[in-house]
Amino acid sequence: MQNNQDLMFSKTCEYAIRAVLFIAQRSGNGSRVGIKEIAKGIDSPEHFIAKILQDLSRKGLVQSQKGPNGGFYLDRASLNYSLADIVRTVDGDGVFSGCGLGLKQCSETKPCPLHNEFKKIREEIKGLLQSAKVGEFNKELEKNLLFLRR
Amino acid sequence: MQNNQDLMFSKTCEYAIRAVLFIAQRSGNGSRVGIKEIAKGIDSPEHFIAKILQDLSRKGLVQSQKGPNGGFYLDRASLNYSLADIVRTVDGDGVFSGCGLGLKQCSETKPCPLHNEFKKIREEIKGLLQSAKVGEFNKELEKNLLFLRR
DNA sequence: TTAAATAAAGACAAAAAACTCTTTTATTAT
DNA sequence: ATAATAAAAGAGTTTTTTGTCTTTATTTAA
Repeated sequence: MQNNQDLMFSKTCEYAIRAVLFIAQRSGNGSRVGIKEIAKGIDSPEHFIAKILQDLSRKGLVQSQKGPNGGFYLDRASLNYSLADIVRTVDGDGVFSGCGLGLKQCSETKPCPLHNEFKKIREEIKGLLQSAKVGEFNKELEKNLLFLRR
Repeated sequence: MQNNQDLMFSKTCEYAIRAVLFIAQRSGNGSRVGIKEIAKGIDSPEHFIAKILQDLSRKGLVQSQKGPNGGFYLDRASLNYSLADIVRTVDGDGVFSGCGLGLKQCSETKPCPLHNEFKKIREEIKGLLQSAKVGEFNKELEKNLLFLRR
């Protein structure tokens, strides 16, 4: 018996972040990236990431276009979204506001044993993700200084 | 579509931590706490937390005794375990060492876009959990300054 | 030495998350 | 108009996590 808890995000959310960063780097000035290329590029199940992107597309975090030469891309607004926006969309805001021990009523007045310590950490995570903009990793990804495949 | 990702730990692990802290506070000098009392005390499903404690017991993180006046308790060694030990036992060490974007091969030489930021945060979490000993919350729990129920 | 109390074990069941397959709809180029 | 290309949608399946129920084994006290 041993759970397999990742750090922080659901698998879905990890794929979402990686996919969006991939699209940010590979699309631009009119060109788009197809779902197959994305799936390969971030090493994720094709139909699964397709679902995720459909959802992000409905919510305006990415743009898409059907038909020949279609695919996914990011408009000006989307490039300005932060990773925190993606996380919130996919996983909700548990990462930013949840109690570390899962207590619904955990608060300043009824703190769990880890309340204050986790508050600090949560704020760091939030700050980090809010300041990380979708478009800011392009150059390093291009130079192979950063990676999106496992 | 929206996942329901908690911060950091699996539910199982949250229950485990709460249960152990509860036992730490309620047992001692020969007295033990029964599974029913624990389940009520931390507001968790009785049979589920029973399973979890069986596992922790096999691994020596808690002690138990069958029969009348039996129940769970902590010996000297167990009181000295840290919350990090519980987390590692239940969830593995993904929280301490995993990549934030789920990349198996993420490392110093092949970093994901969040590698360095997350490394810092992971280390904080690790430090915090390693320095938090199982027995150190007793007084505050007793005074109702801390809570284990949702 | 028996009955009661308790944890341990085993076998399910339900819910959520992760993943797949097939069909439909929109777009473009010919 | 038509065929080709791509995303969108829908309807699954599988795996993992969470939770339940029943039976067994152990201990104690009367």
